[in-house]
Amino acid sequence: MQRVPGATKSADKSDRSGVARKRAGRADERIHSEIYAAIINHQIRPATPLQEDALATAFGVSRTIIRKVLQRLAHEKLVDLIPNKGAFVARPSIEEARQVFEARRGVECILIAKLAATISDAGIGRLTDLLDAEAEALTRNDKKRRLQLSGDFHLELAALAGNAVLRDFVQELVSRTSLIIALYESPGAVPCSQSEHRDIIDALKRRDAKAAVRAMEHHLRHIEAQIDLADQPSRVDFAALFKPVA
Amino acid sequence: MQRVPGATKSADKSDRSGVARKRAGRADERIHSEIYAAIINHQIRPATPLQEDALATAFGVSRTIIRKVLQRLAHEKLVDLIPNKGAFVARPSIEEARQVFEARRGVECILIAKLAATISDAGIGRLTDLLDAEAEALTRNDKKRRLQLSGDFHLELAALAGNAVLRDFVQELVSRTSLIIALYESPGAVPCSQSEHRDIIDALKRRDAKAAVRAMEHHLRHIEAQIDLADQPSRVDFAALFKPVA
DNA sequence: TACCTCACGAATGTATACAATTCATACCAA
DNA sequence: TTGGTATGAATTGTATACATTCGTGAGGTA
Repeated sequence: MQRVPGATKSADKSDRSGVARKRAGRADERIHSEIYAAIINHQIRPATPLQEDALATAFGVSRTIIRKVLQRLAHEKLVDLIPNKGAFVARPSIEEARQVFEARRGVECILIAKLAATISDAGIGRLTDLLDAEAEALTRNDKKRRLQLSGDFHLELAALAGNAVLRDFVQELVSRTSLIIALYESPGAVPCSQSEHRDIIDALKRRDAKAAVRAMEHHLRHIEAQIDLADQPSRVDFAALFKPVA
Repeated sequence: MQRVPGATKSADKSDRSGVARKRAGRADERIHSEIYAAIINHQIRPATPLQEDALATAFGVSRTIIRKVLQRLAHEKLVDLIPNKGAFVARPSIEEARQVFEARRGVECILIAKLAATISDAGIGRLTDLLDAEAEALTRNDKKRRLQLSGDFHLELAALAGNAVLRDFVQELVSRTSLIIALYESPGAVPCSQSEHRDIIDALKRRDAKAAVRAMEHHLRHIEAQIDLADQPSRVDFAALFKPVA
């Protein structure tokens, strides 16, 4: 069984004695964002076991810290914590995926409606910058970066709306979506919709709330449609299990 | 300084040797719900320090468990975790309170719209039961129970909508609202709106989505209006501090 | 071969020991 | 008094030791 991926940290603590050693505290913060990023960027697949000891030695801390990080990731629904079994990268079910998308449609449409009424030109500029970066990643065919920037676009939308509560919700939903894509993305999926992000910005520029909501709704439904709606294939290879008696 | 409230558990572990000793596991679950309930029910005021050692001995477990519980409560925004200082019952700011209410209006209106289209008669029955219980608590003038049931009503609405993601969001928002009420409730607040819950149910009965959303929006705005919008009063008694030179 | 049992290894769950930080108090000096 | 510093208790942060659980596989029996 694949144990735990990379995290190629030098495990000995001696390298913390560097000149500007940052002070030991907050190490959990750093470890959390590293694992978080690794999950979001599909560097660790769903259902991968996250073993405490392995992570502890990899990051040069004790299991105490790792457990804290895993608990947080579990609360963020990126990790499943199974009692006495361990932590695993979450494997959202089809039903859960549907609910996440439904929630996104609801919450992000609220946000976009508010934004259409309140967004500043500076805000639109920020969104446009992200769109440009996305376009550039598209020409370079940099899939990882596109996924990243696509998420950032929605995050920035949520941040601009000026409601930290809803922004946090969107952050959770976007990261969970990333897991869903890792699990269910159909092989021949059309690269999603850079033009749809542009449609959203255009509607915001015109301060056209109705159109903005329509564009967002369409965009999210499009993403959802790209997902394989069928039940996930059982990963048991029955053919191999029940070999015909030769 | 008030240390830590009640939790009048016998602190020695010997009482776990009872006949049917339930098996030690999951103690954190129980402790979490006890503290959670104590915060929601206003048995512990905002800003109250939650000392690890005191809680540990009170509940007869080690600080390890308590820390886990506190981290979870912090993630649920009911507790502030200040590094090297400790855990305190959260004291949401006015701005945060506004954002929580805005989020509630958004999320719960989505849910009620969905419910109007999908709710079963059994679902309406569940809501009616809660309403009756609320009415009964009203006649008994049982304020604590009314607050509890009022929250349960919104929780049940969210649960009936069949989206676990949105239900969890509402659960978080409702519990945060409870903290906000503890902090900012104006003294002469009109007991909120049992009739408004009835209006919502009535609209659902008629499967009238528009009316249901209107009723919910009105209800939530009404609750928010009961809150003291002004900045929280400084708790420093200047009059007492600067006594006129007699 | 099929099946049951038991024991061992590996990983998680919990408690405790130790380190680091903060706050308050006391003490001293200007 | 006012300010600064140092000392010490109290509390949180982290690591480690110990307990418990679960899966696996060897070994035995029918």
